[in-house]
Amino acid sequence: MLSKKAKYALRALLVLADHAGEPAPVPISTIAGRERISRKFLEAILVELRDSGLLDSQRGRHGGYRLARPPDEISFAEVIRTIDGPLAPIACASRTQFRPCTDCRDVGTCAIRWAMLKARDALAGALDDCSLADALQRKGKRIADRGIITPAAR
Amino acid sequence: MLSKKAKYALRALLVLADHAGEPAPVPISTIAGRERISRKFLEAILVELRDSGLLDSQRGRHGGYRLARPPDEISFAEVIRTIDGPLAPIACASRTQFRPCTDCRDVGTCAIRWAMLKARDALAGALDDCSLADALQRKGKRIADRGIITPAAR
DNA sequence: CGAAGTCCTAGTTGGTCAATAGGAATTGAC
DNA sequence: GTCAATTCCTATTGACCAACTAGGACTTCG
Repeated sequence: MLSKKAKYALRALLVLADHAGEPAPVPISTIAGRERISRKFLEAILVELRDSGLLDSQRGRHGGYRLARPPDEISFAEVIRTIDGPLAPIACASRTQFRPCTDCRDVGTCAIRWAMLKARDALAGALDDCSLADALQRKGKRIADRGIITPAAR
Repeated sequence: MLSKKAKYALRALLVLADHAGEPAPVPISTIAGRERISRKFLEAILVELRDSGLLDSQRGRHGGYRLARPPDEISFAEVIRTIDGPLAPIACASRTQFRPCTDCRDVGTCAIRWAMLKARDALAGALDDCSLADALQRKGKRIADRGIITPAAR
């Protein structure tokens, strides 16, 4: 599950990606206003993104935030990982933050872990392949929707 | 994230898959004992699985549970969906339980939704393709581990 | 009838999410 | 040097939910 926090983070980063290359940093209130996010809450999120090296900040008057790297070098996967933690559905299937699960007999042969590794790799593959620049390019374009799956269709 | 509940459900179903085809149903206490799961908690889980049509139950003496379908016709995706809900990271990207998000300007062109649809499809693809029978076959076999990703490697 | 089982309704407890509050520190403009 | 705009820091709150726990009603077979 994507938390609201991570979603706000992505929205904020997309705004910043829109301003990438400009000399002046973007203040929190601008982002909060444009994306209708609580200013104080957004503040905490941006600090987290800065601490993890995704953003640079500038204090004082005319201060604000800017991307620390160009938009095509920041993936959705990285953003979600820094805010929500590992992408893997379960800690023992994470490749970035592996931790064995206590209730499992043998980590090396556990069938559930095997399936979750498959899931993690699929998910990470999709999200690693998706940068802020990609998303920006899509802005305004209609999603080629393959439709929903109705209960009847199953 | 996979909840403990869903993990227990998978473990329990694998035990039942192991007994598939046998005439006698398997009682909760057998599963709870073998998988070291709290009996009462497991009870609630099995009822949920039964209500969703994955299990059949038999009451009274010599009662218990059995799979409602053969193990190769029950996917990990289906189990996780019934216990934890939609696989999509966000409701507006679910194909089985679509719900538009309130804070999004245009559901048809939202960049975040676009990325989350990609993520959902990747995840669902992996988990739909993974049945109880598949997992059972893997039992005891070592996972071909592609290793963890260290911070240094990024 | 009684033992072995499922079924049903309610708690409880601890933790996490999503904010909110209040102010300290920094910077540029005048 | 002061003021206003900004980031930075710490703490707290309320709601919700995951993960159990408790107690007993009901059903079936020997």
